[in-house]
Amino acid sequence: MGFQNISRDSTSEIIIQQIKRQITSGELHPGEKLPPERKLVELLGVSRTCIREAIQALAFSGYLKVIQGKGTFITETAPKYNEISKLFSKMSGFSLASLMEVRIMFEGEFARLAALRRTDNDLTEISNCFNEMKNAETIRIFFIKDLQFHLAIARATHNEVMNILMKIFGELLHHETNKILDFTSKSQQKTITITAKIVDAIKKRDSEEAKEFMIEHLKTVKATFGIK
Amino acid sequence: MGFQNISRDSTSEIIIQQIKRQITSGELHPGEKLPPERKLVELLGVSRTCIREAIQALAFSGYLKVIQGKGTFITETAPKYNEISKLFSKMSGFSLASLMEVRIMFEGEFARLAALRRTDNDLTEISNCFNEMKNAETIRIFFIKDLQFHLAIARATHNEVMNILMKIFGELLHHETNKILDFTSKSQQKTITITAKIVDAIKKRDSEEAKEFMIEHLKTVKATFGIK
DNA sequence: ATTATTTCTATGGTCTGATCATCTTAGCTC
DNA sequence: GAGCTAAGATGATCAGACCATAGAAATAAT
Repeated sequence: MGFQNISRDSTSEIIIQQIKRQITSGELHPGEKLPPERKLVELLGVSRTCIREAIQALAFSGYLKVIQGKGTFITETAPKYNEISKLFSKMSGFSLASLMEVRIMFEGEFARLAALRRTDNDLTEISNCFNEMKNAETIRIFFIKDLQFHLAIARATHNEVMNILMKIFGELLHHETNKILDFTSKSQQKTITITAKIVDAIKKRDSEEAKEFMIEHLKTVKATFGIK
Repeated sequence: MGFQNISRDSTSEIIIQQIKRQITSGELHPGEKLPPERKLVELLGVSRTCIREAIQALAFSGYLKVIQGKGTFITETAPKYNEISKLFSKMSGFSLASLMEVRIMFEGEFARLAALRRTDNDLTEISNCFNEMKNAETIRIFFIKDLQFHLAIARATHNEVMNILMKIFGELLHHETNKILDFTSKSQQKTITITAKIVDAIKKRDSEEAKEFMIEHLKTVKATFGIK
């Protein structure tokens, strides 16, 4: 009663947070030199060991660049991709409802852009995926083909960021999808019907219709997950 | 002639790569315990200092979880980080045009949802950020406050995935924004004017207006980047 | 004998001080 | 002034000590 779990961060963790905060608040700006390690010892009142551990961690994540003999500097560039993928992987622990909400939001837009920008080649790939979906012999294969279908649409936007986002969300949602083994053949038929409409809209280059059907489709998927 | 720049990686960097490789190859699997630090000293023939620096870096990046008194463990999500990280690094760098297109798509929707779901507390935070923006003394601070404003809006959606996505895009766009030092006070004034409209719309809970102004705002930003 | 307490051991966390490696700068030589 | 040299600054590595925490083993209490 009334007691809380006391989990003190380690000294290096505190230093990491402190430096990160100073970077994001603008106290330390890109290109600027950090005080030398021995100076930080005085300033922070901790051992060089902890300071070095913090600096190494931030350097590995791309916030700092350390040069022997010169010093440690705030990087000009954004943090390396491993820092960003760390953020992404946090998403794997998030609620399915949040993930699906975001997915509906962006895939509707993907479908719209795909309808506007698709080449003939894109259309062929999308159609092929759809056909393989229809002919899938097991639920598992059906889901895989469905994912490939969505990836093909993302490619057809010709926006590299959207392409990657779709891959990542596919990855994140894949194992969730696999849990649904009571996916009925009725649901499967429904998915095929609406997917056909999406393909058709993209073919006709009717962007609004493509978006509309995609959103309708994903809302069905969401319902299948049992999300209100 | 014929000589190449010899840039030896630091010892901790080598250890980092070695552990990462073992995770990727499956020699070390999620949940498994790493040998204790003192044991690694023997195994690798280096000092504990370097080993600890490597472990701290990997822990900060989310590959390892360190528990005092128990040991160091591979996180369950470590392999997934690697996958996503690889996806990113395949891209030589996203084009600004792609990033901005996705950002406009996202943030319009974020603003819409924020208007619908914001609590009074959210509104306070958003307004505070806006005020700090207005009072910013340098361009750099202005951009930082602007970013914090957008993060506050993402928080107000109460969707954890959107929250993270905004953080990611903030990181990705941060250094681009920093390049624009010829940001005129006229542009700054324009940003403030339209941001005020966004705050107002969120306050009134007018979701469509919030979205509309946000998109208008971001299109201005896009233009500032010199993207057609 | 079972349970509660204490002690020990394993393991990560922190500190100190020394020495090495690399880069920059000041000073010296010509 | 150009080029070389020595000194200083700064990060890299090492060795060894001691602290803090978690879990296991040993011991004491019932």
